[in-house]
Amino acid sequence: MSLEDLQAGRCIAHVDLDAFYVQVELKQHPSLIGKPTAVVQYNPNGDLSTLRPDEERIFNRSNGSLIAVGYEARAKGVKRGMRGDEARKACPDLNLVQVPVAHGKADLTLYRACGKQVLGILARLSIAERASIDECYLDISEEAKKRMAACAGHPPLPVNLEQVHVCGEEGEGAAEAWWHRPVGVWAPGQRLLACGAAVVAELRAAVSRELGFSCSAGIAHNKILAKLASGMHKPSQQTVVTLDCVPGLMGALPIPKLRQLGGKFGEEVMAALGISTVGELAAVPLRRLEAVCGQDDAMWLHRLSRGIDDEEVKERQLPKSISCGKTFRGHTALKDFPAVHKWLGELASELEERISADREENERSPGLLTVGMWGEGGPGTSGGSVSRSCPLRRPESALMAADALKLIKRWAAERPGWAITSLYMTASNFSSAPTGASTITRFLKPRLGSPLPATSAPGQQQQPTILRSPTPSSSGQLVQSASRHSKEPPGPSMAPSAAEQQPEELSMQQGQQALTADSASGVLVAAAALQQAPESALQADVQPSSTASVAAEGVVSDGVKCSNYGESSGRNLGHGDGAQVDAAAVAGKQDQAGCSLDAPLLLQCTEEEIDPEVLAALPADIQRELRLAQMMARRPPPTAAEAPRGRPLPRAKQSAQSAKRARHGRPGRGTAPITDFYRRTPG
DNA sequence: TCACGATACAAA
DNA sequence: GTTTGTATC
Ligand SMILES: Nc1ccn([C@H]2C[C@H](O)[C@@H](COP(=O)(O)OP(=O)(O)OP(=O)(O)O)O2)c(=O)n1
Ligand SMILES: [Mg+2]
Repeated sequence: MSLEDLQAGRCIAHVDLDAFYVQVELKQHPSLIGKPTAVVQYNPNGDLSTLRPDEERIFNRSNGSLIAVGYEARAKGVKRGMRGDEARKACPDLNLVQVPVAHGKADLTLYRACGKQVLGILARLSIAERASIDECYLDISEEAKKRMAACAGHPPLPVNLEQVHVCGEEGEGAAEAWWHRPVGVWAPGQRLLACGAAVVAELRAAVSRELGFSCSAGIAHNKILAKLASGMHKPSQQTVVTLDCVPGLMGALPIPKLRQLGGKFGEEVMAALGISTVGELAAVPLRRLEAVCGQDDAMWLHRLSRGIDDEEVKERQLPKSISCGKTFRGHTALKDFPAVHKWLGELASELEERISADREENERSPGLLTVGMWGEGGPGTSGGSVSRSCPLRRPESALMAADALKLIKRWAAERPGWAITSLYMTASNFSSAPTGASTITRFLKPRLGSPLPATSAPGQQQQPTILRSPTPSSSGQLVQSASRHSKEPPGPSMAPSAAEQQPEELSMQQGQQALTADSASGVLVAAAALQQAPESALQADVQPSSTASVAAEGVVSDGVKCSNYGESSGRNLGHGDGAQVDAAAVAGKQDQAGCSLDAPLLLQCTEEEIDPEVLAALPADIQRELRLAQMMARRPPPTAAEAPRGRPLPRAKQSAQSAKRARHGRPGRGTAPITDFYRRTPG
């Protein structure tokens, strides 16, 4: 692939709905169409009464925070994040629609559903990556190339041309004139983007016609520029950013305007280099960038400052996790267990509803439950955040809430005067939850509940769970990697990870009391899991030693006893900041492995769960696969590797890694000669 | 190179 | 304020 291909070979679109929640609410409340409107979220605190999506929710005197602002209100200076009172000062006739409320918290179901409808249309011609509830990226290179091949050098005019802009060609009729340029002056990349713009104009028209939503879009050769472009003309417009307009566009652009540079990393880079614009960044020699941040980040910045970005559009329309949370600020902070349990119950029941609906729609189910919180200790104790994960076998609210309460109790136990300021629960690690009758899962004892009746879900191919692991899923929604969680059978999943990574306040969990409790509960739950007992791991409690002793007699999997499960449970043995691997912990891990810890997903179906007669009756290759899988499950864990730590440098959280994976070229190759990059065109 | 859990950061 | 994705160690 040539350099031209890398920099100008793709056509990427970023599509962003205009004032999305407001548009959704205008559909619900047509009387507000054309009027200044915003969507507010107020914290109902103790009030559990609901506000349904289909009822009237106009509360013009609300003092809640604005989370979406319509364009009429923006024109009056109303901004996101304002409170109702402040917003009315700027716009006295502002209409406010309250977000639906269920389980005593904001309920975003309506917006998720609308976002999904939009994505369904936008993904008709290409792969699509859901970037947020109202944004996506499309890689329309192939569709654009088709049209380019058919256009005889003259890219087709987009529909709704008055909504179309070309960066650097400002003014009335400028876009049309650009399209009508003579054949000879078009660069190939420009034709590609022009054809892509015609595609995007049609997609936007379809969204408008079929759903009544307006959106804006950017069309460029990569994600970063497409995202930048989509924000250039709003609402209900689209903008093409060609390669040649990059210097003029980005030279004076503030660094924080670029995706991934809007936070601490961007701040640190600007401070370290004493710069503030992308043009200044492009003038910094690569060596100096490397001295200021890591080599990968330096290269990523170097290329980005020239408008180069190879990150691919991922094919993924579904969220990878489902989470819900709630904050309890100031005097509403939770200070007793009944209150905590009540809210965990509310969160868990919302989670259950959403997991259930997601399973019906998408034929998948989550394998990992994470519960977390932010809190403040009493006087003399520390606060901070804590989270713990465990296998999620049966997503039932009572179980999940009970699981979650264990974390809170442990955390609170040594913090007299504790107060919780936020709680959240997340379900993740999805895998397919087949509904058909023709899969191998018929032969297994039920784990996730009884199979659903066979129904088809358009666009989401399914594979029998047990056969899935070597095959990539069609659009990245299902886990492809080895295991959905490592605690299989589930252990005391609230146990600490490597103690040296934990804040001081968690260190008690290394102590004898926690160890004993963990050990007992690990056995307890291991036994329960093999019998499909309802517990999930977080339920392992510190109290019922009698129950534990019942199980202690010998939970065996593959002939390996799991009774010391708790001794290593939750420790991070793989690597880390010089974590010491002690022999006992390794032994414990191997025991867990014997219980199929670290097993690829397909191995979660251990022989214990398959009727031996049925196993014998299975096709030979399936039998082989199962046995191979179990063998791999017994691999010992890797030993810890010391990783020397350098001095702290600014670190990008994401993008440099993406760039690395995309295998871009080396410094100097493919980048324009340099310090005067932004002088090619006056900025 | 991977896997994993807990955490941090960035964004809508 | 309520989410979601992706990074590090
Ligand atoms: N901090 C934020 C930002 C956004 N949103 C929600 C409400 C928005 O309507 C939706 C989309 O976010 P955008 O940033 O795309 O903003 P809008 O779509 O509202 O406006 P724009 O027309 O600028 O895209 O996500 C939110 O809940 N909290
Ligand atoms: Mg938007």
